[in-house]
Amino acid sequence: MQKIIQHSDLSKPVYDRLKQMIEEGELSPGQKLVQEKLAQDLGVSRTPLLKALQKLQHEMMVESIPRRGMYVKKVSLQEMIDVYDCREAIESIAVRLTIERSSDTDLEKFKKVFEPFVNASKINTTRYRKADENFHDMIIELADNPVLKKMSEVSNIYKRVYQYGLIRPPEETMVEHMNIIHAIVERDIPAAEKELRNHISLSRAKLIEYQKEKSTKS
Amino acid sequence: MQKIIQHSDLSKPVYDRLKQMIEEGELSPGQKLVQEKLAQDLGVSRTPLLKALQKLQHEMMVESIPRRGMYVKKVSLQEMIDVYDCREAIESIAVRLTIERSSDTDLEKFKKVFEPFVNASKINTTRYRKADENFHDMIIELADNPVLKKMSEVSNIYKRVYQYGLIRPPEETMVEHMNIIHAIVERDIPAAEKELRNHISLSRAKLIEYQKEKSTKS
DNA sequence: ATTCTGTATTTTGTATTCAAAAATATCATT
DNA sequence: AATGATATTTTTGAATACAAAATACAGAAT
Repeated sequence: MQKIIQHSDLSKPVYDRLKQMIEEGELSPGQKLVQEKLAQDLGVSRTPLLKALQKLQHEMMVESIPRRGMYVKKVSLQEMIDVYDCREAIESIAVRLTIERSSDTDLEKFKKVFEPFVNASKINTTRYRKADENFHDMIIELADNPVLKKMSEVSNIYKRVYQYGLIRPPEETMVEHMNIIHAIVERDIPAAEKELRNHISLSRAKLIEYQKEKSTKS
Repeated sequence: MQKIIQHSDLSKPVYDRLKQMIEEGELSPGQKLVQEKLAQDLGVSRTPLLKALQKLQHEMMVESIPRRGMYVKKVSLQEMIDVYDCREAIESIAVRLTIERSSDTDLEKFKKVFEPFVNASKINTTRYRKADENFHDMIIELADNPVLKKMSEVSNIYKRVYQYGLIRPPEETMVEHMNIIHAIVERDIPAAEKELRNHISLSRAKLIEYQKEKSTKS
């Protein structure tokens, strides 16, 4: 029996594809998205394309200037810092809810995420990046709060922080991740919150550092 | 000279009107939104209506079941509690940013919001509710963080908490508001954060109380 | 009377069409 | 050659058209 994938909503695969294209730089920041052309490229009409673009606009991946057009959002260093402020807020609550609401077996899953890197001599940054994303997504998911989930979708742009490369080397963040995970598994809410806030604010501090470098250089 | 309001985007006024209709109960929770009918009532075609509905969907004001239709979101007590968890996260960061980034004159504006109620013998709940909304919106606005602003739009549904009536009487929350404002004006970040967290978590606690009452009653 | 089934109607999701605005190209004038 | 006015093309935003799915309904079978 063949599994028939029904797309009751064409905008969904279009959305997924566009998101991928933006994340992978196939569509570059600032680029204008000409609707008719893009729709043709993706093999759909403008209607489902527009629906997908509106979702991306909501997630701050694209920008719309009325009567002008839609553009791939340029993410400035300042906005990246803004995202990190939000993530600290969102994820520190999320980790609390996660611990409160999850089973031991669910919490154990966190250990698995960074396992491939614990004894690795050389860490593959792409894989590590994915694990990092996965880790943060898990916290949001297990928090089991639909409003929080929606909010975190807004800061999806954070996934584009890597346009600046990894902010800090895995060797540095790995320890922090392990500390957070330890606190989660031990169900130590204050410790988990503290470690997570620390982790995020160290990255934010690094971004602020870059920002200062940039401004003094020019 | 007459002021001509240009709508370069028809979905904007449609969005505003729909939001109002939902907030004021003109469209009731769970109600199906038949597109053709609604579009006719609002005097537009389905295209701008759909755009507005999609925005409202992102803000969790309406729900979409593919191939079935759009419905006014029912907000359960649990979801209201979820919103309060998010608001505590969002607004405590927001108040920090507000203090960091605002001028004295901007901060002074907070005093004005609850001024009409300081010596009032009997507080008009509708007006107080508006002031409360206004107060929280101001914190988000002055925080001057576009990502945070977008996120707080998601929890717009919180404005519908009043479907359960005011959670706590003005006499109780008024003091808390004054404490927060005092800390803000004094630029005391830790105090402002603490007071705000306290204020929100007391309301959340009240909601949890209601939830327990409800479950024991049935 | 109640459940089942096939048909008609409604409604959604997508494509297409159309008008108006914006961008671009063309041409004249200096 | 540079500037500015005008015409042309492109593109957006809104309306409409259309196909497919969901729903409502009527009549048949139990």
